Amino acid sequence: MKEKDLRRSLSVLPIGTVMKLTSLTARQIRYYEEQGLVFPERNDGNRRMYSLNDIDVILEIKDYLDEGLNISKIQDIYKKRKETNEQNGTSKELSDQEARKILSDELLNIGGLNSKDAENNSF
DNA sequence: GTTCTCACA
DNA sequence: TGTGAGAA
Repeated sequence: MKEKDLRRSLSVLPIGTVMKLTSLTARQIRYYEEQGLVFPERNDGNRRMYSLNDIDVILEIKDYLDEGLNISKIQDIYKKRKETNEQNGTSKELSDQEARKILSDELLNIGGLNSKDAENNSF
């Protein structure tokens, strides 16, 4: 389903929508971008346009924050996740399950949570 | 009305 | 991280 993946990567959401969807302030959302956690496009004017993909990432960031991680650690996690993605030469795209596996693994490493806890979403 | 940047507490 | 100022 690449079509779906493309669609979810289309940045069409203004920060206001993201705020509602993530329950975060514009300040935080912009800050996370500054920290290289999300990469919104800058289409019209100078406005950030977020994709559904970004929403997902931000939601995950929020989750990590809830686990008591700081931005620096989250940056590290995402960096590692990206590396793992590229490292998988067999398939260009990693399945959602794989990505979540990696994330959960990271959570286990620092939070010491149960795998079952790490797998479910907060939403 | 909404978002942007910069700066200060 | 919140908030306010000034501009687009």
